[in-house]
Amino acid sequence: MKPIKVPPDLVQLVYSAIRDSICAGELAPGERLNQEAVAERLQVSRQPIVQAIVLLKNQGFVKEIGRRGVEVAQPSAAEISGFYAVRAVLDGLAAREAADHGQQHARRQGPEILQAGREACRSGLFIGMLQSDMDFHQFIYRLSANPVIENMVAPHWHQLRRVMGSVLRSDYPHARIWNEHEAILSAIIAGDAPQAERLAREHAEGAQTMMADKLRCAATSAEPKNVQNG
Amino acid sequence: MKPIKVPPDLVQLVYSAIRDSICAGELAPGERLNQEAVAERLQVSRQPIVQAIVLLKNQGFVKEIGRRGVEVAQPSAAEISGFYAVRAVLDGLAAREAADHGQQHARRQGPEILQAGREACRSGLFIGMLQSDMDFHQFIYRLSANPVIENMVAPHWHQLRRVMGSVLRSDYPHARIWNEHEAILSAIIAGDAPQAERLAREHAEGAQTMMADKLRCAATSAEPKNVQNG
DNA sequence: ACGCTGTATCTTGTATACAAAATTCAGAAA
DNA sequence: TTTCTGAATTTTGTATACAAGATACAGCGT
Repeated sequence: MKPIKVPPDLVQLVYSAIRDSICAGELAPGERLNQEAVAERLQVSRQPIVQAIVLLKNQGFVKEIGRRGVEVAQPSAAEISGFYAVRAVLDGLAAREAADHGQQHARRQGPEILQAGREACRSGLFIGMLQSDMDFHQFIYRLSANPVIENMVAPHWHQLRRVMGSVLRSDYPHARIWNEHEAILSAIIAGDAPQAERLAREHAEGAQTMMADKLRCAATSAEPKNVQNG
Repeated sequence: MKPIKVPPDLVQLVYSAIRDSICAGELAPGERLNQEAVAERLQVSRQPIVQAIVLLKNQGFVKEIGRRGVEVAQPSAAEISGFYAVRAVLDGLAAREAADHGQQHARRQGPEILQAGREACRSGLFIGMLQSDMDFHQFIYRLSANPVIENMVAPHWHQLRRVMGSVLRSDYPHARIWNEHEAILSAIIAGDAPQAERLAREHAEGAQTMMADKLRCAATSAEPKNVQNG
């Protein structure tokens, strides 16, 4: 018999709930997070909320405002750009390591993920496209057999999900994205580590460029409201 | 007038205290962390301890053991290697961005840091060498103007400090290290981004290789005790 | 003596309590 | 009417309380 999995504790559940609310835009940037109110909504005491907030603060989803608790953070343009830059090199690393010693798994399970991605794009549901995009990259992280990469980028994917959801819901270039995914997977299966790294990195840098364009465009067309930190 | 800095709260102090105890080896891997005992030692209630533990768990310094709280984690060889691999690409990124738009600051403040490092090595105190090593790399992170990099690697530096302290206290190749640091700084000052990236990356990869050798050597010569997770 | 079982003790996770700091707002003064 | 002041109310950070699960151990049977 295997040790049974303990059900995730309240702190974890509260953390996910708040984080997802932020990423879904239900909690707007700049909005103050009232512990009692959250506790009320989630039907738990303030204790797990406080603990979850420690994590959310550490990962940049909320930020302190003096001695008045925390508010939902607004990632600055520099931070968003920074996320992508970091993701680019880490995705590159993951792809390289995957090509070095994950070829078998890549060949067996990769095509299925590609197909699911293309399906999701045909379905036209943005949320589904984003999910399969994340699935693909998580798959590469797993292939890399480097346990550190996924842990490091996981929170950032949520941040990106948040930003992408609000910025490029309209024109998400799925065709290009999944062609690039396919190329990355091919390089991994072929065991061509330098090529896999280069492609994965350029893939993320492409996303970075597109996001930067979008943001610049949005910034010039309309000043955002409710923003304390530019 | 500027907003005055609020003194760091108990959670932060407790977090640092426990983390430093772990990195200094006062708390051995596998040792169970008793909340009440820690609270007693630090003269606070259990509450800040619990919150600090959430963070420590998230950053891999401690790990859960079923429903019996947490124990000090033992980074596996794969994780240690993973730290270095991640650091290599992130250091590369930081150096590249620093060369792109941090030349002025690098020229002004860099030499001082190099000198301090050489001094520390002459003094022969291991702790000082390690500190100035960390200082140099933090300097590069700051130069990069990418706020994400430093946040991401900060916990890892503590992990590395821990590992390095226990593994290569004896022969720390300071001469080579600071020559490489100097070369990296030169490339940044010259604004040669690709070169800066390559050098920084190779610098970290060199450290990774050395660490891997040491670990393999240590593993064959003597089985470690007190280790639950290999 | 050895192993099993049930109970006492300890430890954790969560809830509640409380004091200090921040915010709000009514009322006084200009 | 507007602005300032200070007391009432919120809200937070930390401490204490409590219930459920984990550990230790004594007492029983073999």
